[in-house]
Amino acid sequence: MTDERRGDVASVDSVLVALADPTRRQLLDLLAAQGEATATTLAEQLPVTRQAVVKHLAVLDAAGLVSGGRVGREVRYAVRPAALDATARWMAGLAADWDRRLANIKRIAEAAERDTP
Amino acid sequence: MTDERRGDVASVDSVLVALADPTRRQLLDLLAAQGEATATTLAEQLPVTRQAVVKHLAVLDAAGLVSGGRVGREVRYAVRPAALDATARWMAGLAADWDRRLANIKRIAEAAERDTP
DNA sequence: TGGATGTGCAACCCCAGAATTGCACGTCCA
DNA sequence: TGGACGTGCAATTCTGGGGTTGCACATCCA
Repeated sequence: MTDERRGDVASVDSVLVALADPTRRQLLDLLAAQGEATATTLAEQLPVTRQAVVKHLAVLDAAGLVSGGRVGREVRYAVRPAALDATARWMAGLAADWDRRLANIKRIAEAAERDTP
Repeated sequence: MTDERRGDVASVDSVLVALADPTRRQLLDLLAAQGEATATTLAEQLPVTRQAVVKHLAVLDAAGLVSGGRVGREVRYAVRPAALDATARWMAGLAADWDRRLANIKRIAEAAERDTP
């Protein structure tokens, strides 16, 4: 986690970087399927060490994609949809913007073609 | 480009990896703003070499985010919204799925609490 | 034709980050 | 209380990818 308050929607950048790694996406899948899980439990279901899982969870936490809470001697993590949803909206908006621009350029090109046939 | 046909929507993985790099996102912004551009032109607007831009464009092309066409001695690239849009939908679906699961888990937890008050 | 301009290819450097190992510290419970 | 279990921290290794340089090849145009 960075210095931002817990619960804030992290930047799009950190979410994209977090999602770019296949092991982290697998972790998210496992967490989504099980609701809650510890780093030790998750490591047993993956071909990596617990320490690797811990580091990945830290990245996911910094991106706001998961959050962990201590229960006794163990730390249970769960998935947080908000950051993912925000990034999805960002991407959809970007795609729409590209579409707009492309349509505009096409329109201008056709107008120019009419002027010089 | 890989061996997939031009125009195919590449896998979500390649799109996420492509978008994870800030320089590549900048390239996409420039391309979207200018409609069409060559690697040489783009390199002049960024603090990196043309070769670096070429490699980034190759990654973006493999992800289906841009496409390049030869015009005389130059290669002009343009943005392709389809892959981005598809990935946005994938993310939105995933976020919805997480929401569903979390709601379900909460429901079960409350039911269990009612049984043992 | 020859120079200017734009691409393509190959070798190389460098470092962030993915992963491991080893050990110390806190927590539960028989 | 002591052992088992879970976590935290630090040092280390090593590969992939971002970036560069240098040169060869293709294309335009005066």
